[in-house]
Parts: sequence; C-alpha cells; structure tokens
Amino acid sequence: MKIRKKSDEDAEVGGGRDERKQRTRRALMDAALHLLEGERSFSSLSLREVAKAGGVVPAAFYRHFTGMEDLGLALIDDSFSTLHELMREARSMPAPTSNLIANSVQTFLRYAQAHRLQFQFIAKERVSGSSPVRLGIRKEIRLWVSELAADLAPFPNLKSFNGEDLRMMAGLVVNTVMAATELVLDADTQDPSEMLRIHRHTEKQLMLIFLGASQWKSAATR
Amino acid sequence: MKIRKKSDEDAEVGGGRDERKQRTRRALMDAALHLLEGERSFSSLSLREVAKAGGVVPAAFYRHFTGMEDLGLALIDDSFSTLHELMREARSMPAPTSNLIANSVQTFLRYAQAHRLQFQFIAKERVSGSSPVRLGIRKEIRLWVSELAADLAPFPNLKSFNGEDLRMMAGLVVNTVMAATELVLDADTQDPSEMLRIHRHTEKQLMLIFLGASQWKSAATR
DNA sequence: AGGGAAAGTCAACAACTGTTCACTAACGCA
DNA sequence: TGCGTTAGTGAACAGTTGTTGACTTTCCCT
Repeated sequence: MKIRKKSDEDAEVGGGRDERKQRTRRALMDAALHLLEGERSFSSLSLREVAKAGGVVPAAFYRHFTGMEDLGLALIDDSFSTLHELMREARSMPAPTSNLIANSVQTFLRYAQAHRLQFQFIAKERVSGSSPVRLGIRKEIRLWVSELAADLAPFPNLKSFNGEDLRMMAGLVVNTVMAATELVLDADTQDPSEMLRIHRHTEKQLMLIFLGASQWKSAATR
Repeated sequence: MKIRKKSDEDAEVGGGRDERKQRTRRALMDAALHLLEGERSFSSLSLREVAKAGGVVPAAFYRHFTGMEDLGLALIDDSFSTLHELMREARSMPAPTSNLIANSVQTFLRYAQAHRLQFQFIAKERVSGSSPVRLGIRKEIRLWVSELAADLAPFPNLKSFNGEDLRMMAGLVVNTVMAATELVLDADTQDPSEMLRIHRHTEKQLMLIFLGASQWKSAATR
C-alpha cells in the first residue's frame, strides 16, 4: 500500500536514479533563484528556506551541496552558461551590416529579460556576494570583455586600436550594457514604453562610444 | 558610589542630552558600516549585532531607529551628503583648463577611497538593497546625473547636444565612474600600481566618451 | 528642588537558524 | 533474487534572531 512514498503523489516521476538526483538539485537551484526575486539577497537566504522551497527536508540539502556558498557557485556556472549560449548564438548569426548596435542591444536586453532570474542573481552577487562567488563572477565578466574585444578587432573603424585599448573600449561597452540590464530587470515588468525608452537610451550610449572609437588613436606602443 | 553608571568608564563623556543621543546614533551607523566591510551585505546584518557593535543593548536600538530599514535610509542620507560635499568642492575649484578629465578622475577616485565605507555601502545597496533603500539610491544617482549634465552644458565641444542627449551622455559618464569606483573599493587596499592602472583605464574610457561627444549630432527636436 | 522625559538595561518569548544522527525505502548492479 | 548504495526523512541540539515589557538612571525644564 505505502510502497512508493514519493512517486504516487509527485506529478513528475520516472527516470533513473541520478536523473532524479539532478532533478532535485535543479529544484534547489531554481528555488534559490526564485527566492532572490524581488528584494532578497543571496546572503540573506537561509539553507532551510531554500530546502523547503525546493520541496526537500533541510538535511537532504547536504546530499547536493556542501552549504549555501556551494550552491552560489553552482548558480554562477549555470547563469553564465546561459550567457555564453547567447554569445554563441549571436556570433553565428549573419552579421547585420547595418543597425548592428540596435540589433545587439535588442537581442541582449530581450535575452536578459527572458532569463531575468539568472541575470538578477549575477547583478546582485557581482557586487555583494561572498568572496569566491564575487570573484567567480568578475572572472567571467573579464572573459566576456576579452571575447568582445576579439570580436571587435576586425572592424575597419577600429584599426587604430592596440590590444589594451581595445579591451578598454570593450570594458566600457560591457559596463554600459550591464547597467542597462539592471534597468531592464528593475523596470515594471513588461511596460513596453519604458522598455523602449531603455533600449533607445542604451543604443545612443553605444553609438556615442563607437563614434569616439572611430576617431581614436592609440599611443604608439614601444 | 555607583551613581554614574556609564560616565566613569566611558572615555568619551560630556555634552547635553541629545548630543549624547546623536553620539550613539552615529555609533550605530558606524557600527553598521564597519560590519559591511568585507563580504557582508546590509540585508544579512542583524539588528542585534549592529546594536552590540554599537555598544548598546538591542532594545536601545529602537530609541534611534524603527528597525534596520530605517537605519539603511539614514545611511543613504549620510553617504550621499558626503558625495554632494565632494561635488560642491569640485565645482568651487578653479577649472583646470587642461587635464580636466585626469584631474576629475583622480579627485573622485581618491575621495571614494578615503570614504570607502560609505561608497561600499552605496555600491552594494544600489543593486541588492530593499526597495525603499534601493529606490532612494537610484534617485540620488539620477540627481547626480542631472547635475553633471548641467555642468557639462556650457562646454563648447558639446554645443550640439540637446537636453535629453546630454543626460544620456552624463549617465554614461556616471556609469563609468561608478564601475571604476567598485574596482577601487575592491582592489588590494593601497597597492599604488594597481590603483594607477585603474585611474589610467578610467581616464581613457572618459576620453573616448568625450571624443565621441565632440562629433555628436543630436537629432533635431521637433 | 522636584518631577517629567527619555536613553539605556535586563529578562523573557516564540520563532528560526545550521548541523548532526539514526532511520527508511527505492534503485541498480551482481 | 538479493543486497549494497544512497536520496530523502524526522527529530533533536544549541545558538541566534526581532520584539516586548517593566525597570533604572540621568538629564533638563519649571
């Protein structure tokens, strides 16, 4: 009668053993992300409430993570893998010779909105997280800057940049996009006019940067 | 014999009643700021530990603030008043016709370093604070952007900006400076070469922005 | 000189925290 | 078919949390 304890009441059943394990692992990570929605910060989450929100008893949490910090690091990997996925998609798209800036802004901000939980996590923990978490995020962002610099290098407008200055410019672009992302994540969810305002604002800022870049002269390296 | 309970052991004595009250109020605020040094975030501070660090029993906390959020709002006022003080000083200085960017960067980042606790608080709570705290900070930053835009308006290079675009550019500058501030606050305290690197980096980014600005043409407003 | 106001103390409360332990039951390999 | 491995349970622990109430002591005004 009471043979199957969970399976007969859980909607989502089946699968091998470690498939089920991955499922609760994800449930814990998703629970944490959802708890972060709104005002909470990761460091104010308690292990117990994450466990409860994940549908599991506190002790079971330890079968998946050594503690909350471990969970945080897992969330970083998760979040940045979705960011890299976007970058890969963007690179494989046929380069739209005109409107490149407007297209990129639109693509990125839409994507951030669609993955708001992850991006909210990144935005918060980038500045207020524990040391390993924060450093992990910074490393990923530096990597992102490098990739962007490499993507920018071939542009004919930017011939006069040396490598260091190219990274400087890429950093400026990334900062700007990150700031815009924070605006989008905070904005009244799905107020289209407000969203349009942010898009236009960000496009102009990037145009200003690229306008400056086309005039730039790197000091001769010697 | 045991008439004066506090005065005979406290180093800092004297003053009228509400002068003493202001003193413990400040002690609580300073305690909170110091607890935020390093990894902690404001939302992870407990009322009890702030009270203890402030040298006061938990119940006494309520004589000064209605709760932690109230303390947070007080810290915002405090922090931004020091920022406005810097802005006032900067404006009263004789405009250094050359090297304006380098001077401004140096002044600002030095100031941020000197008031690291306040700026750390702002940087963290800007993104992860509770709603009233976060909104308070955003409002102050918008104000800052407006003031900068007004300061920028008279420059002959920027004649071709309309009001909205000027704010757009000012926003870009503020974003850039804020990002640099975060780097400074995180950097190995007082590693001069690292600090120099950040200064140079930021100067270049601002030069790039101003270079673009000198070529800018706002669309005709109609 | 005396009395009201108020900053601060002390003790208690119910609720919640992280972590541990012995346990149960299901899976998958032999 | 059985048996070890292991995800998940339930209870207990010692601390810590926010908030309250009744208290003491000091200041300041009349």
